[in-house]
Amino acid sequence: MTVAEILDRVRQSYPYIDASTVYRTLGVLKKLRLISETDMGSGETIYEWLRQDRHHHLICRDCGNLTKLDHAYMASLGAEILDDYGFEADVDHIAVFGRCADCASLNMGTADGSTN
Amino acid sequence: MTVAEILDRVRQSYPYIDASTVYRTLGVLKKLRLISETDMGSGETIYEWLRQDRHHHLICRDCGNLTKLDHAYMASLGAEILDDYGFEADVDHIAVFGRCADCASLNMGTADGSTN
DNA sequence: ATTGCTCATGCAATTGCTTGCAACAACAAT
DNA sequence: ATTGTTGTTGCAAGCAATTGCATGAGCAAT
Repeated sequence: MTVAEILDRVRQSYPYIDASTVYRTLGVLKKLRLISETDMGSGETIYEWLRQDRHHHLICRDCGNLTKLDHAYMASLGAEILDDYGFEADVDHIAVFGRCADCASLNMGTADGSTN
Repeated sequence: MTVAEILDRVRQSYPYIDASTVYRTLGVLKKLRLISETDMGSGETIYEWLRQDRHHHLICRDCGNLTKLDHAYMASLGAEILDDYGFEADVDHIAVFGRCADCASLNMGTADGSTN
Protein backbone atom coordinates (compact mmCIF):
# COMPACT_ATOMS: atom_id res chain seq x y z
CA MET A 1 0.00 0.00 0.00
CA THR A 2 1.10 3.53 -0.62
CA VAL A 3 0.96 6.20 2.06
CA ALA A 4 -1.82 7.93 0.13
CA GLU A 5 -3.93 4.79 0.26
CA ILE A 6 -3.22 4.29 3.93
CA LEU A 7 -4.10 7.90 4.65
CA ASP A 8 -7.40 7.57 2.80
CA ARG A 9 -8.30 4.51 4.78
CA VAL A 10 -7.32 5.95 8.14
CA ARG A 11 -9.26 9.12 7.49
CA GLN A 12 -12.46 7.16 7.14
CA SER A 13 -12.17 6.61 10.88
CA TYR A 14 -10.10 9.62 11.94
CA PRO A 15 -10.86 12.40 9.47
CA TYR A 16 -8.48 14.97 10.92
CA ILE A 17 -5.36 12.87 11.16
CA ASP A 18 -2.23 14.45 9.78
CA ALA A 19 0.03 12.79 7.22
CA SER A 20 3.05 13.21 9.47
CA THR A 21 1.37 11.08 12.12
CA VAL A 22 0.91 8.32 9.58
CA TYR A 23 4.55 8.57 8.52
CA ARG A 24 5.67 8.45 12.13
CA THR A 25 3.48 5.46 12.87
CA LEU A 26 4.77 3.64 9.82
CA GLY A 27 8.26 4.36 11.11
CA VAL A 28 7.72 2.58 14.40
CA LEU A 29 5.90 -0.33 12.75
CA LYS A 30 8.89 -0.72 10.51
CA LYS A 31 11.33 -0.58 13.41
CA LEU A 32 9.32 -3.29 15.14
CA ARG A 33 9.54 -5.35 11.95
CA LEU A 34 5.78 -5.56 11.61
CA ILE A 35 5.77 -3.99 8.16
CA SER A 36 8.21 -3.74 5.31
CA GLU A 37 9.08 -0.54 3.51
CA THR A 38 10.07 -0.77 -0.13
CA ASP A 39 10.97 1.76 -2.76
CA MET A 40 9.58 0.33 -5.97
CA GLY A 41 10.85 3.22 -8.04
CA SER A 42 7.40 4.68 -8.62
CA GLY A 43 8.02 7.75 -6.53
CA GLU A 44 5.91 6.45 -3.68
CA THR A 45 7.15 4.08 -1.01
CA ILE A 46 5.25 0.83 -0.58
CA TYR A 47 4.34 -0.62 2.80
CA GLU A 48 3.26 -4.20 3.48
CA TRP A 49 2.39 -6.27 6.51
CA LEU A 50 5.15 -8.79 7.08
CA ARG A 51 3.54 -12.20 6.65
CA GLN A 52 5.03 -15.61 6.48
CA ASP A 53 5.13 -15.85 2.69
CA ARG A 54 7.88 -13.31 2.15
CA HIS A 55 8.72 -12.43 -1.38
CA HIS A 56 10.68 -9.86 -3.33
CA HIS A 57 10.42 -8.18 -6.69
CA LEU A 58 12.43 -7.94 -9.86
CA ILE A 59 11.62 -4.64 -11.55
CA CYS A 60 12.60 -4.02 -15.15
CA ARG A 61 14.00 -0.54 -15.63
CA ASP A 62 12.97 -0.55 -19.31
CA CYS A 63 9.42 -1.86 -19.41
CA GLY A 64 8.59 -1.65 -15.72
CA ASN A 65 7.56 -5.29 -15.63
CA LEU A 66 7.28 -6.72 -12.14
CA THR A 67 8.21 -10.31 -11.27
CA LYS A 68 8.05 -12.06 -7.93
CA LEU A 69 11.36 -13.30 -6.60
CA ASP A 70 11.39 -16.20 -4.18
CA HIS A 71 12.50 -15.36 -0.66
CA ALA A 72 15.09 -18.16 -0.72
CA TYR A 73 17.51 -16.01 -2.72
CA MET A 74 17.52 -13.24 -0.18
CA ALA A 75 17.42 -15.61 2.76
CA SER A 76 20.60 -17.32 1.64
CA LEU A 77 22.25 -13.97 0.97
CA GLY A 78 21.30 -12.86 4.46
CA ALA A 79 22.61 -16.11 5.93
CA GLU A 80 25.95 -15.73 4.17
CA ILE A 81 26.30 -12.16 5.39
CA LEU A 82 25.40 -13.23 8.93
CA ASP A 83 27.97 -16.01 8.86
CA ASP A 84 30.80 -13.91 7.49
CA TYR A 85 30.11 -10.50 9.01
CA GLY A 86 27.82 -11.17 11.98
CA PHE A 87 25.49 -8.63 10.38
CA GLU A 88 21.74 -9.27 10.54
CA ALA A 89 20.55 -8.04 7.17
CA ASP A 90 17.00 -6.77 6.93
CA VAL A 91 15.85 -8.60 3.84
CA ASP A 92 12.12 -8.46 4.32
CA HIS A 93 11.02 -7.08 0.98
CA ILE A 94 13.64 -6.07 -1.53
CA ALA A 95 13.17 -4.45 -4.91
CA VAL A 96 15.86 -5.55 -7.35
CA PHE A 97 16.13 -3.32 -10.39
CA GLY A 98 17.55 -4.47 -13.69
CA ARG A 99 16.50 -5.59 -17.15
CA CYS A 100 14.03 -8.36 -17.76
CA ALA A 101 14.64 -11.22 -20.22
CA ASP A 102 12.30 -9.76 -22.84
CA CYS A 103 13.90 -6.32 -22.90
CA ALA A 104 17.38 -7.82 -22.84
CA SER A 105 16.68 -9.93 -25.94
CA LEU A 106 14.96 -7.06 -27.76
CA ASN A 107 17.86 -4.64 -27.38
CA MET A 108 20.93 -6.81 -27.29
CA GLY A 109 23.66 -4.29 -27.95
CA THR A 110 22.54 -1.19 -26.16
CA ALA A 111 23.56 -0.72 -22.57
CA ASP A 112 20.65 1.55 -21.83
CA GLY A 113 17.97 -0.40 -23.68
CA SER A 114 17.11 2.44 -26.02
CA THR A 115 15.57 1.61 -29.36
CA ASN A 116 16.95 4.47 -31.44
CA MET B 1 29.43 12.07 -3.79
CA THR B 2 26.23 13.81 -2.92
CA VAL B 3 24.39 16.01 -5.39
CA ALA B 4 25.27 19.05 -3.28
CA GLU B 5 28.97 18.24 -3.62
CA ILE B 6 28.64 17.63 -7.34
CA LEU B 7 26.77 20.89 -7.75
CA ASP B 8 29.47 22.80 -5.89
CA ARG B 9 32.14 21.33 -8.11
CA VAL B 10 30.28 21.92 -11.34
CA ARG B 11 29.53 25.52 -10.41
CA GLN B 12 33.24 26.27 -10.18
CA SER B 13 33.23 25.92 -13.95
CA TYR B 14 29.60 26.75 -14.79
CA PRO B 15 28.37 29.11 -12.09
CA TYR B 16 24.81 29.41 -13.34
CA ILE B 17 23.97 25.76 -13.82
CA ASP B 18 20.68 24.64 -12.33
CA ALA B 19 20.29 21.72 -9.96
CA SER B 20 17.70 20.09 -12.22
CA THR B 21 20.27 19.90 -15.00
CA VAL B 22 22.62 18.05 -12.70
CA TYR B 23 19.87 15.66 -11.68
CA ARG B 24 18.97 15.05 -15.31
CA THR B 25 22.59 14.45 -16.26
CA LEU B 26 23.05 12.04 -13.39
CA GLY B 27 19.97 10.25 -14.66
CA VAL B 28 21.46 9.57 -18.07
CA LEU B 29 24.85 8.62 -16.63
CA LYS B 30 23.08 6.10 -14.47
CA LYS B 31 21.10 4.72 -17.39
CA LEU B 32 24.35 4.30 -19.30
CA ARG B 33 25.75 2.42 -16.30
CA LEU B 34 28.62 4.86 -15.89
CA ILE B 35 27.70 5.74 -12.34
CA SER B 36 25.88 4.03 -9.51
CA GLU B 37 23.13 5.61 -7.48
CA THR B 38 22.72 4.52 -3.87
CA ASP B 39 20.43 5.56 -1.08
CA MET B 40 22.55 5.26 2.04
CA GLY B 41 19.73 6.34 4.30
CA SER B 42 21.28 9.70 5.08
CA GLY B 43 18.62 11.67 3.23
CA GLU B 44 20.90 12.38 0.31
CA THR B 45 21.53 9.99 -2.55
CA ILE B 46 25.13 8.98 -3.22
CA TYR B 47 26.62 8.80 -6.72
CA GLU B 48 29.84 7.02 -7.65
CA TRP B 49 31.77 6.34 -10.81
CA LEU B 50 31.54 2.64 -11.61
CA ARG B 51 35.07 1.30 -11.40
CA GLN B 52 36.39 -2.21 -11.47
CA ASP B 53 36.61 -2.68 -7.70
CA ARG B 54 32.89 -2.84 -7.01
CA HIS B 55 31.81 -3.04 -3.44
CA HIS B 56 28.68 -2.69 -1.36
CA HIS B 57 27.79 -1.54 2.11
CA LEU B 58 26.27 -2.99 5.24
CA ILE B 59 24.63 -0.19 7.19
CA CYS B 60 23.59 -0.68 10.80
CA ARG B 61 20.18 0.82 11.49
CA ASP B 62 21.02 1.25 15.19
CA CYS B 63 24.51 2.76 15.31
CA GLY B 64 24.87 3.75 11.66
CA ASN B 65 28.12 1.86 11.34
CA LEU B 66 29.22 1.27 7.77
CA THR B 67 31.00 -1.88 6.59
CA LYS B 68 32.23 -2.78 3.15
CA LEU B 69 30.65 -5.86 1.62
CA ASP B 70 32.56 -7.80 -0.99
CA HIS B 71 31.08 -7.73 -4.48
CA ALA B 72 31.15 -11.53 -4.69
CA TYR B 73 27.98 -11.80 -2.60
CA MET B 74 25.99 -9.62 -4.94
CA ALA B 75 27.62 -11.06 -8.04
CA SER B 76 26.54 -14.57 -7.14
CA LEU B 77 23.05 -13.36 -6.27
CA GLY B 78 22.87 -11.65 -9.64
CA ALA B 79 24.13 -14.77 -11.38
CA GLU B 80 21.51 -16.95 -9.70
CA ILE B 81 18.74 -14.54 -10.67
CA LEU B 82 20.02 -14.42 -14.23
CA ASP B 83 20.10 -18.22 -14.44
CA ASP B 84 16.64 -18.76 -13.02
CA TYR B 85 14.73 -15.73 -14.26
CA GLY B 86 16.77 -14.41 -17.20
CA PHE B 87 16.73 -11.10 -15.36
CA GLU B 88 19.87 -8.95 -15.49
CA ALA B 89 19.99 -7.50 -11.98
CA ASP B 90 21.67 -4.13 -11.55
CA VAL B 91 23.85 -4.87 -8.56
CA ASP B 92 26.41 -2.14 -8.93
CA HIS B 93 26.36 -0.62 -5.48
CA ILE B 94 23.87 -1.88 -2.96
CA ALA B 95 23.18 -0.63 0.55
CA VAL B 96 22.07 -3.46 2.81
CA PHE B 97 20.41 -2.25 5.99
CA GLY B 98 20.29 -4.31 9.17
CA ARG B 99 21.90 -4.64 12.55
CA CYS B 100 25.64 -4.99 13.05
CA ALA B 101 27.23 -7.63 15.27
CA ASP B 102 27.97 -5.17 18.06
CA CYS B 103 24.46 -3.79 18.32
CA ALA B 104 22.98 -7.27 18.05
CA SER B 105 25.03 -8.53 20.99
CA LEU B 106 24.32 -5.42 23.07
CA ASN B 107 20.55 -5.67 22.78
CA MET B 108 19.84 -9.35 22.44
CA GLY B 109 16.15 -9.53 23.19
CA THR B 110 14.74 -6.41 21.65
CA ALA B 111 13.57 -6.53 18.07
CA ASP B 112 14.04 -2.82 17.59
CA GLY B 113 17.37 -2.47 19.37
CA SER B 114 16.05 -0.08 21.96
CA THR B 115 17.77 0.09 25.33
CA ASN B 116 14.77 0.94 27.54
C1' DA C 1 18.22 34.21 -44.86
C1' DT C 2 14.36 31.59 -43.48
C1' DT C 3 12.00 27.82 -41.70
C1' DG C 4 11.49 23.83 -38.97
C1' DC C 5 13.09 20.39 -35.92
C1' DT C 6 15.43 18.56 -31.87
C1' DC C 7 17.57 18.86 -27.62
C1' DA C 8 19.58 21.07 -23.41
C1' DT C 9 18.67 24.35 -19.98
C1' DG C 10 16.61 27.49 -16.36
C1' DC C 11 12.86 28.44 -13.70
C1' DA C 12 9.09 27.58 -10.88
C1' DA C 13 5.88 24.59 -9.11
C1' DT C 14 4.99 20.18 -7.18
C1' DT C 15 5.73 15.83 -4.84
C1' DG C 16 7.04 12.70 -1.19
C1' DC C 17 8.81 12.81 3.05
C1' DT C 18 10.98 14.61 7.41
C1' DT C 19 11.53 17.55 11.33
C1' DG C 20 11.18 21.28 14.87
C1' DC C 21 8.01 23.24 17.71
C1' DA C 22 4.17 24.16 20.52
C1' DA C 23 -0.11 22.47 22.41
C1' DC C 24 -2.24 19.03 24.75
C1' DA C 25 -3.70 14.67 26.86
C1' DA C 26 -2.65 11.04 30.13
C1' DC C 27 -0.78 9.76 34.13
C1' DA C 28 2.01 9.63 38.39
C1' DA C 29 3.84 11.86 42.60
C1' DT C 30 3.26 14.90 46.09
C1' DA D 1 -5.73 20.13 43.54
C1' DT D 2 -1.17 20.99 41.93
C1' DT D 3 2.91 19.93 39.80
C1' DG D 4 5.85 17.51 36.78
C1' DT D 5 6.84 14.19 33.26
C1' DT D 6 6.14 11.71 29.16
C1' DG D 7 4.44 10.81 24.78
C1' DT D 8 1.31 11.93 20.85
C1' DT D 9 -0.49 15.07 17.58
C1' DG D 10 -1.16 18.96 14.25
C1' DC D 11 0.90 22.47 11.93
C1' DA D 12 4.15 24.64 9.24
C1' DA D 13 8.59 24.85 7.48
C1' DG D 14 12.15 22.56 5.27
C1' DC D 15 14.61 19.28 2.19
C1' DA D 16 15.78 16.23 -1.74
C1' DA D 17 14.22 15.25 -6.01
C1' DT D 18 11.12 15.46 -10.11
C1' DT D 19 8.46 17.57 -13.74
C1' DG D 20 5.97 20.88 -16.93
C1' DC D 21 6.75 24.69 -19.52
C1' DA D 22 8.97 28.21 -22.14
C1' DT D 23 13.22 29.85 -23.98
C1' DG D 24 17.01 29.41 -26.79
C1' DA D 25 20.97 27.21 -29.09
C1' DG D 26 22.43 24.21 -32.80
C1' DC D 27 21.80 22.34 -37.11
C1' DA D 28 19.81 20.70 -41.41
C1' DA D 29 16.89 21.53 -45.52
C1' DT D 30 15.12 24.61 -48.63
